[in-house]
Amino acid sequence: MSQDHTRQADLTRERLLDEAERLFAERGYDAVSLREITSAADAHLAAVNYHFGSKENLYLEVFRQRWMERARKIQAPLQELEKREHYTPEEVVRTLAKAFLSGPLSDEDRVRHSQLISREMGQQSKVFNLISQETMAPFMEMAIRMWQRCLPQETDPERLKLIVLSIFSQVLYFNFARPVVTLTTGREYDQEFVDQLVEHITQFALRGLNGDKGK
Amino acid sequence: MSQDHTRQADLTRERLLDEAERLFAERGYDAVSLREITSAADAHLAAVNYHFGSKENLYLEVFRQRWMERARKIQAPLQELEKREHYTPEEVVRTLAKAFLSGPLSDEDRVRHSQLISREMGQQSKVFNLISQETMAPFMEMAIRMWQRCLPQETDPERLKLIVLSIFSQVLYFNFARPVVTLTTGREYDQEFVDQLVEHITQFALRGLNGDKGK
DNA sequence: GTCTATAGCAGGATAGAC
DNA sequence: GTCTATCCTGCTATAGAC
Repeated sequence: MSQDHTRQADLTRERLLDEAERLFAERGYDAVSLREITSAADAHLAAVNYHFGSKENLYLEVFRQRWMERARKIQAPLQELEKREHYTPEEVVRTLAKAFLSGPLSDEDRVRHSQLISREMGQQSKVFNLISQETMAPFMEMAIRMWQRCLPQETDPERLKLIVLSIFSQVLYFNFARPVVTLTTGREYDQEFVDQLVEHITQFALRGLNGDKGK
Repeated sequence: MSQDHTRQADLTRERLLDEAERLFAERGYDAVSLREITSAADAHLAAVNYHFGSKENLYLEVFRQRWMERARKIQAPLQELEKREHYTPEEVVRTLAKAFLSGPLSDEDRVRHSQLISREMGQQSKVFNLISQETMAPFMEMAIRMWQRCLPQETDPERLKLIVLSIFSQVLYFNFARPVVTLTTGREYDQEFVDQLVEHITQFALRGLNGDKGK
């Protein structure tokens, strides 16, 4: 009996997280009210304070329990690749681009993921500190480590860092600034276009990586 | 006498625009109250409604009278270049990167410019429609036109569009996601680092542009 | 024209009924 | 444990005093 209650409470908690995430992603923290979230989640107004203590903490939990979980899914393909004995720089770049643009997430999740993080990247905040330490920094280190292992010659780590940032900027932008991309190219985000984007970013970055071959 | 009043009113109007822009850029539309804006601008609470009619319209005017003006300044170097009889793809890319990252604006203005637009690029809004029609689309067309004129061979306009978007994503990101960049590279945004960024983006994009030479 | 004072409402949080 | 009813603060917008 008390188990049923617990289960019910857990479900409400999950629905609150889902709806909060969707609304925060679409319109940002301040534009969304608790009344909106609770009624979307079919819960009573006090539910947020009951389950999460405060609006701010609900926001933090959205990142801790939804965003970071998805970040792990995005990183998984690259971790798999790292376990292999051999891989090429091209495989690293393509795996990275693919993971963000057509990877394991649903399209909705992908957009939400980008929207949430791009709202936080502008200045240091609680969420920013959490994410950058636990997710972004390790991921960047992994990418750099992998290239250093498979690039034909020793490459300046400073340069590799800038290249990783450039790649990140592109995957973020192509996910998040879809209105601009659609307006410029006249293309919708169907499978064909996303594949083209992955290929574009891959080739673009790969040339950047190999660029100093001749020097 | 009435001229003095007019001048005084104009000054208040300008101060309101300045402070509103700063605050909107830092924290977004919904997080900023009219009380905050008017007291920062040393005006009375009713001043916003008197001068601009509503908070929303003040926001729109920030874009119309501040953001777009700066966008013109950023575009100027590229327009100058276009008037010349000859220029190289490298000059186009470097001028573009420089205009955004170390161009005619002050550093503060540059950050504000990126923060304001990145808050609007996620979804279609009044501001987005204004900006994309009046500023972004013409600028993109100019860049593509210039490359098509100076690149050694005819290049697929579809590909050029993606390249412009990739360059935009990087200049936006390196201006706007400074916390991430600083955390990753350990570098502050001093003159030396900004010059390095311009060079990085230039080389990166140039290789992307020339990439299909051999094909 | 300028600004004070306030209307009218929506926000987050919580006390206390069930 | 759950949720209603309510508190109080802070919001935008405006009427009307000067």
